[in-house]
Amino acid sequence: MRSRHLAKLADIERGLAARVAAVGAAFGADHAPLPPVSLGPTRDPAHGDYATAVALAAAKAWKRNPMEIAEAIARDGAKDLPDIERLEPAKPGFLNLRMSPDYFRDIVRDALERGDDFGASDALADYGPLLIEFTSANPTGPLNVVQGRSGSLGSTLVALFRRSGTKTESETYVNDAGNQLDILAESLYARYATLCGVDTPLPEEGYEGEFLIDIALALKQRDGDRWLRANLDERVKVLGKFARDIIVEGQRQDMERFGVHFDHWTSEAALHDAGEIDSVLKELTASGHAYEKDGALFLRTTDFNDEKDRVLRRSDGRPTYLAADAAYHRDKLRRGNRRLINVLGPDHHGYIARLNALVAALGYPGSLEVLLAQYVTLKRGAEVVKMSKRAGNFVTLAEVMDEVGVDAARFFFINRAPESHLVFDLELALEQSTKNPVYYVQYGHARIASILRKADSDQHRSAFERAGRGADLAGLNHPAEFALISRIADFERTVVDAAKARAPHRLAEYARDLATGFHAFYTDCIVLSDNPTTTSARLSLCIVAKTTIASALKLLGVSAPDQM
RNA sequence: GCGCCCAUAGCUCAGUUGGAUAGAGCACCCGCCUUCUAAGCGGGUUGUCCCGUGUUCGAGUCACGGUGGGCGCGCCA
Repeated sequence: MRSRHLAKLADIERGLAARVAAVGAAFGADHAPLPPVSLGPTRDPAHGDYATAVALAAAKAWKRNPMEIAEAIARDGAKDLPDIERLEPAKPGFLNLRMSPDYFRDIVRDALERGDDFGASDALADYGPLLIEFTSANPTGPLNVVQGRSGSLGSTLVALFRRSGTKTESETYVNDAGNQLDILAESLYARYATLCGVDTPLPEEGYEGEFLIDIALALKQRDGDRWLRANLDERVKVLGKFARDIIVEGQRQDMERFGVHFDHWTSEAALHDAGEIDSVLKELTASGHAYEKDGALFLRTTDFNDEKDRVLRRSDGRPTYLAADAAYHRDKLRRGNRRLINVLGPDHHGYIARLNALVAALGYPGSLEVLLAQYVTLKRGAEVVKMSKRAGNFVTLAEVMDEVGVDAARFFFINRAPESHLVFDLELALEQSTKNPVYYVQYGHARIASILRKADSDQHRSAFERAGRGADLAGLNHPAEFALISRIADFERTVVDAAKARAPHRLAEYARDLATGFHAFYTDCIVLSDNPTTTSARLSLCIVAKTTIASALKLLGVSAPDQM
């Protein structure tokens, strides 16, 4: 199950590999290793459609002139190599391939036949089951922009793996245990008590965000002023849970609106309640990876390349965050996931070594991979927006969605490599919204939709109907048509490569490139004309271009409108 | 002090794991709408790829040493 032309390319690679072997033997270099032949797209169309540097690689191993090798490989030209129009050596030792028109036409046929499935493959089917955890948050306020970034990153990664055949699930972890939740409860209490007429200052390190006032109002409405008289323990417990539930629900709604859906929401508190923490600490002690010292329980992470051992249970008996993570990661692995990917915030990179050591100690070495979603600097024009969650003056993901829209926000976040810092200028995103790259891609889709609407008329209906079957693909001859097809052909490879490299931004780049191909085709080639064969052929191309743009946008979590 | 990330055009950023004259968008200049959406297309201008050394046929990419910026180094999460 993959694009037909990729199978053809693999055949060509095998054919070329045989020639490489023959040339190697002729050069008396058959004892030296044969370099693998891998065809890649050319940067410059003047070089052809695909190229390989195999002769350059062979030159190294064989100690021969690379150009001499390339010429020997290309001596018989395209003989016995299907779909190739021209095979020629070039400058330092490249082999350039020019594909035949039928090769491109067949890509359109393949895409027509596969419909929405075009670009899907089982290339990474052996990779799973895979669980990707991202945007795990403290339930202490609305989601911020970094969480938006990790949300778009994680969800697109999930989509890319699924499209590549990997069994993949998405998950987020709610840090609803520990003292930040206690601080949240007491912050809520201060707001609540003040509303009830008893002026109460926020606690030290309390959360100043206005969202807590709304929650306090809801609490007062439900329970009146009874919590003014409750004892501290019960108050913290009940108010903490009250705030937690509302905030988590708000985060869930933000994520859904942002096009991010989690298959699992795992609660840290639930792991505590189920006794999972005690259980995992026992397991780690029994396996010899944890030991007592100074009244505390340590995990011997230094056995697995950490710089020092880490505390699991404090000397006062309370478990650390790492202990909860031990229970949590054991749970994720016991569910049958062979690989785990965690997308963490940028301030957590000091935690990576310890997490890797942890899963190794649990008996699953190498099963975890941690990705970092880097910082987002928010700007309004030249001014940098300073943000602090405690101070409550941060810009939320919801506000960004309100301001620039879901599509623009998602595209903007995904448009850059995860590990590079991102500057998000809200003013620019607003002022230049019509020049935002996301509109450029969507506009391409809308233009095609418009053509297809017009094609469904008395004048063109028969051509439209033939186009759906790919009846007139021989009518494709224009360079702009082949250039567009060539980009469509790259879809599956781009998806697989982006998943392998954990680089969803490549898909955004691809979508822009694909749209460029269409816009150029649109300018050069009139689709609906009085020539029924050309009309039908170009409509076929429009249909697959539209499907491909829509598929790419869907993977990015961006809508593909039929009208703009 | 130790560790991780980053440094590419005026700005924001790509650069597909070492390949052909280093690319895109924005900005700026010049052209293109009597036929399917001009939110578009074509052309032009812009580089000490932070610096240095090394590895080799070949380095923005790899190694080592620096410089500058961000972050982390807790019995916090």
